[in-house]
Amino acid sequence: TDVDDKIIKKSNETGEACSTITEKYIDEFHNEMDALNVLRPTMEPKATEHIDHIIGFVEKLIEKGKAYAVDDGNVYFSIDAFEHYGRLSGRNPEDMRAGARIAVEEKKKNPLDFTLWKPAKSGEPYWESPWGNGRPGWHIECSAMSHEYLGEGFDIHGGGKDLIFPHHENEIAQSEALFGTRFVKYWIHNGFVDINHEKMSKSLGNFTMIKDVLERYSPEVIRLFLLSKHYRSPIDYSEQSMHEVNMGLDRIYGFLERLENEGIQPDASGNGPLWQAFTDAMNDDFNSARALAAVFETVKKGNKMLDQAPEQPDKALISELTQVQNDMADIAGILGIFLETPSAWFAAKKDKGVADMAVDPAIVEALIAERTQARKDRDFARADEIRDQLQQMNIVLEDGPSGTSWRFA
RNA sequence: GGCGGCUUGGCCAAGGGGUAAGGCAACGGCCUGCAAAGCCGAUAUCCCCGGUUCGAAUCCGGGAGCCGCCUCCA
Repeated sequence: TDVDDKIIKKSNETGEACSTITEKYIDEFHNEMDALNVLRPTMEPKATEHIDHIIGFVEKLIEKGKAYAVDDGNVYFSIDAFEHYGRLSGRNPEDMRAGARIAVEEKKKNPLDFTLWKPAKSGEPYWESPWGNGRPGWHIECSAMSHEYLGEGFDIHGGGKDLIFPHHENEIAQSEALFGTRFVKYWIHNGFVDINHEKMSKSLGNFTMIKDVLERYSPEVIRLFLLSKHYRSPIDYSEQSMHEVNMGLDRIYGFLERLENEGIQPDASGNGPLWQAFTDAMNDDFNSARALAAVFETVKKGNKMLDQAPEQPDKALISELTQVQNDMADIAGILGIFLETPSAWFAAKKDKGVADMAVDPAIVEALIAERTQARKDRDFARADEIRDQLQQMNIVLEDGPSGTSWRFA
């Protein structure tokens, strides 16, 4: 929706048009989703561009006796006219009426009836309608727009857990009351991101914005963090979790780097057992945590194979590892993690470390060269001294067959 | 008060009747001049009580703790 009380309030305060305000936030949203590597939706309909369809929807509900207009310009949905009301959220309208904490609005037939169209107060934007100047209620926007683009029913509807009641319940009521067919086959309700075991909220002042997290961690780390727990469960954001996930991703990239160094590249030879395990997990209600476990198991197994591989790996080993590469590449494309080349990944990390720690790479390289010479001369005291010195700069050395590389811890 | 969910090793987290995946951290070992990386190894009876069952973390009942939704708005 791009018209609601908060937007209107802000518009009245700042003098900016509602559309100016919503465009600003829509842009911000797009920027952050793009940064997180979230694909853009095919359609992103706005409520204000579908008012005619919404009005038509409401008119038809009234015709069918599922809704009623009140003389003050309000139109309400009559929940008593929809027998399945409460099915999704497991609520019983009778109980809710009994437990209602609010003063009953006597214009409603049932206190749980909700607004389809509301009259405009002075200073509010409005559209003309058969019930006077006003604007749509929130729930009807979704029923009307989904109908326009997806038809009378569709397969999957997503949303946060908090929207189950009343929003999704109301969408079902509106659409099924009008069309008499099943509205949605599968509901995908995601849990929230908590922060340090508390709900993020303005009153607690514990908001963390995506853009701030992006300054500290790669988008892939954020994605891996979100995938590490089942989507339905709440997930707790903390520095420690992010750090752990970050380390785990390095482990994956480290393995991919080893494969690359062995000249193992993805090809057209098809998928292996990892792919099977991955798809099994994902097909089980998007069990991303289990899918990732399969990835890590393969990393461990692959590392072992590489450890034990002879100088000249045989064809069978190469073919097995190539299959792993194929699986990893396909999984990367689906999860949106380890999409970069390992060298680019580690180079970016190094750049960030250089910037954060204000380190001069030339000095590091010079020290490493000196250490290499010292090691050749078997002057291990000097070599270790240099390594300790670099460690002070948060730099870790790795001596490999092809020389010494460095990274930030 | 109503409805729903959660409680698994130091931390994070799968599993959901047949004897506990995975990640991070720590520890021991291999490798290494020593390290790092990698590998190997050991580490949990699943909040408590009771029940069903040949068998329960998984089912049922009770209890404790935590979380979300339940006016308007979205």
